Amino acid sequence: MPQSLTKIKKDFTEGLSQISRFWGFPKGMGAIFAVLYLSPTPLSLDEIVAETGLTKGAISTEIRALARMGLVHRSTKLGDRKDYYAAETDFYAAIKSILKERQNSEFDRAVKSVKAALTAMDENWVDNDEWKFTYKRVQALQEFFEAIDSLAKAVIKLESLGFSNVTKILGVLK
Amino acid sequence: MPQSLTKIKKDFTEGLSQISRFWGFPKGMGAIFAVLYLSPTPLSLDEIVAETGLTKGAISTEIRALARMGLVHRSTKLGDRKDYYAAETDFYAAIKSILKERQNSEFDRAVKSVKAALTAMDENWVDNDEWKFTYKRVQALQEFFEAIDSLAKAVIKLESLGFSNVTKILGVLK
DNA sequence: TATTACGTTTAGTAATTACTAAACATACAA
DNA sequence: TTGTATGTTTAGTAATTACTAAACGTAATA
Repeated sequence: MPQSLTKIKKDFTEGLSQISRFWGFPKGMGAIFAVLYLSPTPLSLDEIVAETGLTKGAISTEIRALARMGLVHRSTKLGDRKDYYAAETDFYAAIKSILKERQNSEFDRAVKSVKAALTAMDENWVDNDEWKFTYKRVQALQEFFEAIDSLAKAVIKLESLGFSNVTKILGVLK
Repeated sequence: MPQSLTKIKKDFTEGLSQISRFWGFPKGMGAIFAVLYLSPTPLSLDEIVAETGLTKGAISTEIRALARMGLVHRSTKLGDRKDYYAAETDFYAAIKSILKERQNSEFDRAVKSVKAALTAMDENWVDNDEWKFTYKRVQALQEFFEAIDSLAKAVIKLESLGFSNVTKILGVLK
């Protein structure tokens, strides 16, 4: 008694929804991606409504976020005014795209505020132990962020982040 | 007119709070870590209450999460029944610890559900195009997750993930 | 110009999450 | 044993976030 494709798709979609939530995105976002990812052809907004049960409004805003991250692509058909959406299937490309997006994010602003704390201290140095201690700690964190940042930038620069590169990294880490 | 240390600490704490939120943790968690990180000595619960303005209850639960991730350490003093908390200052160690924690998480369960979808399809194969298409897609995602997972595992295995290793990785990616 | 077929925005609601205040548990001290 | 100093749990509230329903804008078509 074979499990129906419908059931499998549903389970898969639920799985991605949870993964989405885990990363702090709405679970609906994961569901939208899953539906597109399992569709052989690009889907229109209304088709996504039908598949996910979400409303047009929600999908409209969330799919824009997905597009900004490079996880879905919007296309049109000649003589059809609907938009059609397809999932990005090259996940390595998606990672690059997400990392790029990250650069202008709230996160980066916060990271910069650590850097700012450091320069603020530089500019009006007070020579006591507490001051020195604080400085060192802030500096250490800043350096850590910088390391992470150069990693991210290195990944962005790769033309392709395929399995070969991942394998290389694994090799070095041995 | 030098910026006071208090002001700098406050800014720093706010920065970490935002970073914490960005990663889907409560902002209070970032604040707690920041306060501990900038303290030369371990702090008691009540001292953290004083510094952050949060209540004991909140701190109690959130600091447990931080400890589970290896971002703070609990200690005691002889003849003093308070607990004292200090921030982990080796961020690379913290990353390892967080990755380990992740292994048993909700995330991992979700990832496994993708693998499960795959085996479910294996076990009662239907030989038509839609089925094949779906199988391929699910399989591709599963392989991607596996690549990520081996990376994570490789990092966990390193005795130390210092700057040298990061530099090595950067070298390979050139 | 009016109508239709779409996507977007908006205002409000539901659901979730972070947090508080206070009761509780525990261990030590008197 | 009672009281006191601690950390934890719980029940409820505040704040945030995800989502809906419906109004809106716009461009193509009649």
